[in-house]
Amino acid sequence: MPELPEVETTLRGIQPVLQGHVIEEVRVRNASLRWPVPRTVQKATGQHVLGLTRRGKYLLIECSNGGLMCHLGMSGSLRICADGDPPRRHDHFDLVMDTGQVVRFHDPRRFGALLWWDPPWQSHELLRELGPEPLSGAFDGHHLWRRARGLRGAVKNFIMNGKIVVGVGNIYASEALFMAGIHPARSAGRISADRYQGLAIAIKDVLDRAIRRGGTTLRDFHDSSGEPGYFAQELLVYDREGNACFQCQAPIHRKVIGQRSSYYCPRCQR
DNA sequence: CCGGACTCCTGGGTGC
DNA sequence: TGCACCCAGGAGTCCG
Repeated sequence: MPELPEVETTLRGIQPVLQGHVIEEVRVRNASLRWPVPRTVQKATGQHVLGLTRRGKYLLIECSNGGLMCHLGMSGSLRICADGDPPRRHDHFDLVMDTGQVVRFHDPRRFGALLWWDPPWQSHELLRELGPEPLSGAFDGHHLWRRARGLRGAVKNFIMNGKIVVGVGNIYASEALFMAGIHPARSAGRISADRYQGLAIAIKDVLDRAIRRGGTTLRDFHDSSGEPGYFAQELLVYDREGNACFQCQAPIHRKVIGQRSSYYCPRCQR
């Protein structure tokens, strides 16, 4: 479920509960997530949380001796609750704070993760080779154009590849490509520098607006307070197969690219 | 190196 | 109601 805006929304929600407080207990109810939750996560016990960072779709909870790394996968969410609130089905771990507040991880599909990193987090093998943050100055059209030289795969897969740029998932890839007028199946290496400039701007714009709306709730995304995100109302193509393009009225198409549904306007996107 | 297929899971929706 | 089937917001891994 969650792409960059949903992870960022989650981070902002749990930040005040964690930052500056002590993790009293890391209570793992079900360690069988994407990777088995390692015993090393107990290094967080008794530690002050210095701050929270997001790197792509990974949430980093920084302590003085390292930190926790959490990924929400397809169906994960973090909710704030009180110690003593009975866990529901699929509530796999809790971060119990000294304040009595709890950050609780819920994930039916268990594609999410909880890991420990030793400092510096930048050298963790899951993070080391990640591309730039899309909302940073390090990301622009020139970066995309340069990295696309010689590539023949679909541009949609290209921008969803975390080694190229992080945080762009299936929804926002479709949206940004529509905004830039680029067909999702076009070869990444056969797009001009100018069009990549437009695509980079579209990616920044759609992610920024989605964050301001609290993310996209299609089925089950909820923020740390249990609130849905409101960006679904602003989606231009995603999940709109057969509906009229807002620009030209032609029906929106759906096509599977890289084993994922892609939505686009066959007239506006080339 | 690149690209595509497969994989890990559960649950919701649909059609018969 | 039951059941089979399809689909789902991620992304590491493997294979050609």
